[in-house]
Amino acid sequence: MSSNPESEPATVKLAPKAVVGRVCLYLRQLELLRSQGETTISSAKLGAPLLVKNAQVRKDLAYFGQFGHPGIGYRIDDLISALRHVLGVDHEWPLALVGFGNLGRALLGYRGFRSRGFKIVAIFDNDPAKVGRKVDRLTVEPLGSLCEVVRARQITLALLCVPAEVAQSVADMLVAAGVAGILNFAPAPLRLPDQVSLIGVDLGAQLENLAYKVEKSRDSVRRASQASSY
Amino acid sequence: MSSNPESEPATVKLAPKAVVGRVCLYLRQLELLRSQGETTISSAKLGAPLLVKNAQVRKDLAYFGQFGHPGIGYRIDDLISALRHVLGVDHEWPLALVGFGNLGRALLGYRGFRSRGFKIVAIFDNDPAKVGRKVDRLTVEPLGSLCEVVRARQITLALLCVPAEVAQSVADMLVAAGVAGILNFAPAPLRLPDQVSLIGVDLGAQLENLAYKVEKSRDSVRRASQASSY
DNA sequence: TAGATTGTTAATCGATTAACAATC
DNA sequence: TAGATTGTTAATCGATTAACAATC
Repeated sequence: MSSNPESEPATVKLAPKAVVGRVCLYLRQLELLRSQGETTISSAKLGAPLLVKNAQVRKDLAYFGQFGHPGIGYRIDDLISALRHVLGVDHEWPLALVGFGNLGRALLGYRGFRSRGFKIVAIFDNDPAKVGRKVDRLTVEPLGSLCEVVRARQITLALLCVPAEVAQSVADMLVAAGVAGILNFAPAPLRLPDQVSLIGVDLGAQLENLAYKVEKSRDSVRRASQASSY
Repeated sequence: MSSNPESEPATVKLAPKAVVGRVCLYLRQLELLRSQGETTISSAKLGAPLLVKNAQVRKDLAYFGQFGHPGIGYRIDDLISALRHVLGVDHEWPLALVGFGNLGRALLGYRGFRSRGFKIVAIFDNDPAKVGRKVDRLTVEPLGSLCEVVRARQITLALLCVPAEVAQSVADMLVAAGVAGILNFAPAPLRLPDQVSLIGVDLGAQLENLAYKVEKSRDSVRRASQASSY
């Protein structure tokens, strides 16, 4: 029985997805600025290269606390530390890579993960031709070992890059093994229990989005030239 | 000089990004339903597996026209054709793959692209060890040939998977060559002219988003158990 | 002090949801 | 006809922007 005075949900109010997405970008930009020797930055200058307005930068940051100094701006070192903590990237995350096809191999070599504390510590695949192969100090293991290995290595996050047809069943195995979050690259909608976090990365859908934008901007050019030929 | 009566912008009103994103998902779901032998579907049943409410499905579709039949629902065949046209995936799109590292190789083999009419027709890389290699009926070409090849093969879209440091300069080359859209996998914010469409896919940022969700849901569990132990 | 810049409030804008007459 | 379901309107909800007192 909960002792909450009102029937308040147990979930902490998550910052809106859009805010978190932008904060990731700010963090990257701040690291770039620091590498260039800057020590402080204003909301306007931080947002400009990302096409984000100064008021929005301040509001996004204010969501998580007071980090700025009126008249000065933000101290870059302090803000980086604070945002890393907020995003949960101030410590290492052990990852499982599930599905060792082309995409899996690419993710294994992706530098953007390592630099954020994400470390692949296990690779799984069911193809007998792949199981047992050694890559990067790791050995490809069969899905049968998934549950055991995930627990032993305290893996909390998984990169799911298996074919769409088996995505749901493999995701169910990951959930049963106790992972806390899944980054799904398979173009299939997954159903997971509420306590497991899920983000889908659908590359085909991204490309469709791009095609739509291009198609539309062509339409507008067409329309504009018609209009001007009256 | 424009003949527009008022100083209306020439750009056609784009459907909100969120709408287009969902429509891509509807299309995929519809194709799945068709493959299962269904012929009509209601907004409620179409949205359910995607966790989208019936009213939202109808509103999203209504953005592009009237496709439904009161009392019946939507005819799947007709709706698929209509949405393909709307999204611009009712014809083939020739693509350039720029940067042939791990990620580039994975994208080359990605089946989700081909099935949507996206066809990689050129591969570029500046590494002398890669230039000249033959893969999948294509030859890896140097960036120096980019402009010429893009024009000759009428390439409109590019997959940019080069290192972040050179992403902007390679993007500038693509723009100069006349591509209409870029799907950027490099973790760097790009500046492009307005008439070129851009979508960024930042895998590191996605994983950060996931880490944040996990971190937050842990907090809420922690808080809930504290609350219940009073 | 004067200039710069914050955090926050109020105003605007846009997106989602509920409700319902119209239709098959 | 009765039941199902649409497209659309009005109500709600949430996110962005502008403005400004407070602060260095």
